[in-house]
Amino acid sequence: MDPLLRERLDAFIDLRGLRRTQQRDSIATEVFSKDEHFTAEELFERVRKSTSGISRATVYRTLSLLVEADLLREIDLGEQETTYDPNFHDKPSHNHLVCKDCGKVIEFEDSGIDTLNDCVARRLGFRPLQHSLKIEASCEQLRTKGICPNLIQSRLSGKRLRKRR
Amino acid sequence: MDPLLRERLDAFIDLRGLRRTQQRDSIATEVFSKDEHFTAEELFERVRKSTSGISRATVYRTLSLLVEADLLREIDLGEQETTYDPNFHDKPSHNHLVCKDCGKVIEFEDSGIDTLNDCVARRLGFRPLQHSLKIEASCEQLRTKGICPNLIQSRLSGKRLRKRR
DNA sequence: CTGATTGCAAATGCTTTGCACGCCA
DNA sequence: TGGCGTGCAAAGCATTTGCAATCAG
Repeated sequence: MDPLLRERLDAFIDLRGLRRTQQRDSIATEVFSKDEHFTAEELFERVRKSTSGISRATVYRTLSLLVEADLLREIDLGEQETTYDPNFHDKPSHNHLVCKDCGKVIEFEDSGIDTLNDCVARRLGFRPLQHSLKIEASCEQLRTKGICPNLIQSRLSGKRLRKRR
Repeated sequence: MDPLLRERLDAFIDLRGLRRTQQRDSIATEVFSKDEHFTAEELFERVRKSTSGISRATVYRTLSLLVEADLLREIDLGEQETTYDPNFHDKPSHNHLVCKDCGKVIEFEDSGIDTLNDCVARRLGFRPLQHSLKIEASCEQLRTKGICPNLIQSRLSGKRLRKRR
């Protein structure tokens, strides 16, 4: 876990008069061990493998904690389960593009978007704090060549495609 | 209900071989009778007042139908209940700004944002289909003058503020 | 010590579903 | 008439919570 993240977490814990526990430590470590998005249940499975005896409830409670500390962010990918994104520390204002062909999620940063959001918000009389932008798109290669590299990739990696409501 | 909307709904019903029922009619009429966002439960209450004997299940089923027909859109305002936005027919690519001081939601359109999203998506090798942008912000007037016109307005109208997770 | 934290299981709350009846086409 | 649509209540599911035991500071 990035020392800067650890520091921020420690600061938050001190600020709120909370306590450092083995469970919180294991969970936080697992959360930031990959840059992949995950659900509470997925994280619970990961945590359970590395450390035994951590309950689902504690995973949920710790996730809320990390979100409140602004170290972790809930994002909306259109699923019913809440999805968490651990990459906002590295890329504080990144956006998401979701391919509707394969469900693949691509993160990207764009200073133009940041600037525009800032302007729009101010014009409306507000001070922007943060934004979330999701672009849904179809794969251009799949459309023109009939081949979607992401589709193949997602099949190979066995990822589930997005659920429909 | 806007005749254009009615037409689109009828077309969808025909296309899918569905049936026109009194319940679907009442619910669709209620959905598009205001431009306000709403939850399934809120709509159920509204429908129940205008027409008797419509069940919650039918409200849920009809909402899914309208979403599939792309006449209605689910939006993420950070609540746990799904929020529906009936205004995408009039403003196909509008965005949302949410004031964290009063919870007020402002809809706005911006062609600059549309263009930028389009460019970004194409640069990444995709064909953009739709986007959702939410800007969270604080009220500039509240910050500088200590008065938030929206806050007062929302108090007067008795609107509930946003729930915290 | 003392209050924060945890695990467990029960409870919650939104949404979906199975089934029998009713109604559109 | 043939199914699609509906109402009702039960079920599903993700998430939260009450409580007693445990642990950090």
